Amino acid sequence: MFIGEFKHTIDDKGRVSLPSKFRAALASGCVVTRGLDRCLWVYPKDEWQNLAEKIASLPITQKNARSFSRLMLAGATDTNPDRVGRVNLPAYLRDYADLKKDVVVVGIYNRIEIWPIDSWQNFKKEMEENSSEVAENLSEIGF
Amino acid sequence: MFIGEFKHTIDDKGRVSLPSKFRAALASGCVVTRGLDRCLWVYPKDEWQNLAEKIASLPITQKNARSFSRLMLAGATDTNPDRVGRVNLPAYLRDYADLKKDVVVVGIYNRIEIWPIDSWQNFKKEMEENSSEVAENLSEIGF
DNA sequence: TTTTAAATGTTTATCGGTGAGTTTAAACAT
DNA sequence: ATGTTTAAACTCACCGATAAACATTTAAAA
Repeated sequence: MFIGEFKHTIDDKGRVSLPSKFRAALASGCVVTRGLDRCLWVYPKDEWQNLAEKIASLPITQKNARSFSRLMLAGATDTNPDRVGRVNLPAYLRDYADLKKDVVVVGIYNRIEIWPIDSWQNFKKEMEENSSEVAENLSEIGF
Repeated sequence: MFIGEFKHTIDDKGRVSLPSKFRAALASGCVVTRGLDRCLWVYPKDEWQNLAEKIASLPITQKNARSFSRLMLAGATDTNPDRVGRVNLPAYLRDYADLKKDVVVVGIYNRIEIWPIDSWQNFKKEMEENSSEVAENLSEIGF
């Protein structure tokens, strides 16, 4: 599905064009929301549905669950790309991820992530340096 | 169902207009009640029914259960949005959540929350800072 | 060099939110 | 029981924001 790393820009109306390779999968609608690690996540409609239901079924009596629901669900906005493949990013989402003009759009199989270019560089650098340890930890959660 | 974050205002008659995307689901009636974390919760009639039954079935012998029932059920008021999508918020509910003029209306899938704008900002800030830990903890409850 | 596609910029029109005004109903007092 | 006052609910209309449509420029491919 979505793979790769692309440099894009946000225009002064808050629109970002998504890679043309990704557009077919988003044509029938997509949902943008706050992601973890201060980036935005973009899901195709059907993928989103699964995730949203999973989140919504968390117990409202747990504080963590409420917080997470608010992060992901209250942060979500469903939109349709315009006919040249751009999606609108509401101000509150741009604020959350600190997105200015230059951004990086990356494909992570079933979701797309949008990062500010500089924090993406930092993230990559850090990850490359620690990749071995990161990988070791994965075995603990059954990879 | 309900997702997104919207800035709205309460007029001098104590009415708040709900986002137009939400209206269809509330047209046949809704229930407003005290929510956890000092905000108001708005449920569509049928969703409310599920919740109310669940609460009502709690053991009356448990003090916490009685308190929670009183918070949620005694505070509830069912109303119908007017034809431009506004609902009346009784004074005691506005007091509970400390709602003045500027509020934020958020969609959390099967419920709607109404927050004072400033406490929503605070909540978000705190949550964004701790999002990783919050997310890690969710795995403990099977997410 | 020509043609096509993608990216960027601009305009326009529709929709949604808010405020104000009007009517209806309810409560109280005469 | 009737009249008066108050408050709640509904309707209308304006203004602003947002997003869809259009147009132009740039880049890439044939």
